[in-house]
Parts: sequence; C-alpha cells; structure tokens
Amino acid sequence: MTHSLIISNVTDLDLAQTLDCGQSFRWTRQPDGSFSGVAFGKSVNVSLDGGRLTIHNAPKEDEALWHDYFDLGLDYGMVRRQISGLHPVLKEAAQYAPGIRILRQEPYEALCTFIISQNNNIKRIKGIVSRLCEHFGEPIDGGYAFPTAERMAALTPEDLAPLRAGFRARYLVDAAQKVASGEVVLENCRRLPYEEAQKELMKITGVGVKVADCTLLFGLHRIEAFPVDVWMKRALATLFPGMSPADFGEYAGIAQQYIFHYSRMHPELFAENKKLEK
DNA sequence: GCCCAGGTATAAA
DNA sequence: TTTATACATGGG
Repeated sequence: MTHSLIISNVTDLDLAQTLDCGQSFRWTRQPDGSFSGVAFGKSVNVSLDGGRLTIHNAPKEDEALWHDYFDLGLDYGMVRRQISGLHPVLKEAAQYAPGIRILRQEPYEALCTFIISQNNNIKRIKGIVSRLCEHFGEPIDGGYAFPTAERMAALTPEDLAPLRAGFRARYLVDAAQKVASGEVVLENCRRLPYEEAQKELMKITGVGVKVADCTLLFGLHRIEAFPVDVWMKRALATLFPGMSPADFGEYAGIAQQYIFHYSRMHPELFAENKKLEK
C-alpha cells in the first residue's frame, strides 16, 4: 500500500479543464470530483483542494514525475498574460478556462490516442483506448499500463478487432512497428526543427498534419504546435479573421487549447460559419 | 435512415 | 497540385 503524494502551492490548474478537455483520454472523473487514471504505468487518483494537489497511490519518490506530468514548472499565469495581448477574443478564451495546462504525456501513448482520434468523438476514443490497454497493456495495481510499441508491433490489425477501432487498426499497427523498429524515433521529435519533426511522425500511415501536431504538443511538449481541426478552422475563420496558426507565438499550443475549449463550449458562435462551409 | 465525430489515404480532376 | 470521397463505429 503506497502513500499519498501532496504537491503544494499549485496554481493555474483545474483538473476537469485539464484532464477532460480532449488532450488525454485515460482519465475518468469520480463522483467526488477527483480523477482516476493511468500514466507512466502507474494507476493513481488525483484531487485538488485549494493549491494542494493530492496524488493517491503514488510514492513520495514520484513527485518529480507528477510535477512534470502536470507541467507545474511553467508559469501559466505568465503565459496567459502574454498570449492575452495577441487578440481580445484569445484573452476572453484564456479567462474562460484558466485552469487548462498542457500535460506532458508519454509520446507513444499520445501518438496512438490521436491516431484513434481521427474522424472520431471523445467518448468513443476513450472506449477504444480503454480496450486497447485492457487487452494488450501490462496489468498493474489498479488498472492497465498503456501497451508498449514492442508488444503492439507483434500484432495484426485483426488482433485489434476487439477494440472496434475500425479503419484505424492498421494505422496503430503501422505506428507500433515503425516505433519499435526505430524507423521513427519519437524522442528525436523533441528537438528537431518543427517541420522535420512533423515529417518524422508522418512516416506513419494514418498520421497527417493534425495527428502529428497533437503528438508533438501533448506527447513531446512542443508547445509551439497549433493543431488545426474542424473546430479550429471554424474558430480561426469566425473569431480570428486574418490570423494564422503561426501568429499565435511560442505558446501557440496553450492558446490553441484555450480556443478549443472555448469553441466547444460556445457552438452558437459558429452556427453561421457552419452553414457557409457547405 | 441521416448526420456527425480533435482526419487521412486514395483516386480523380 | 488541388479537390472529392470512402473509411468503421456508435450516439443523437
């Protein structure tokens, strides 16, 4: 039985905004407002009270690991002030969900979950990811680790049938094989020039610009990444006319998450824009 | 039945 | 090079 770990003086963090906003698909909200999930092969429950972040079922020596996961080393208040100056609507979006942080997820997990995300919805993505871990992940105390690329590389798309991932099954196998063989080296994507990192990831079948950008942002902490999906296209056209992803600066990824969340919560802003798309 | 979901591969223009 | 369509599955 492991002890709880407490990290004090945590600011600019809201668990719901951060864990349930579509950047990670492995956390579930509990009735008491805490969240249970698995990262780094460790099953934990996290709760936040005032500035005290409590991580249940985590040993003291994992403090640095969870501190890093929640990106507590970055001053998000400073980031919000900086990016709020770029555009008044961005300022409003940042104020709307000031507790969003960009998690530092494991690269391979981020890659796989965003392959699964394509032309899919968050609820079903979570189901597929959950079944992937249950079927092929290492059993751990309290759940299942995310399966390794090596394990998944030995599978066929037919083996993944129980996931009901549809056409994405073969993409997952291709990703696993290229990562396991070293044809794609995820860690290199941390420091490669951005477009080269994109290209590296796009060697994988089923990985286009959007999945590559999400992998870079959420799995490799390239916070200059600005993934553009259907919502972002609408948001840019409607709320930020004349602006392109490159105009959002060195913290573009954080700005993107504020805008993504704000857009999802205000679909009425895009009603007119939606009609014009057709 | 139809439409949509944090897109991409593939074929056709 | 740009544009159109299919793709598996499940919920509304």
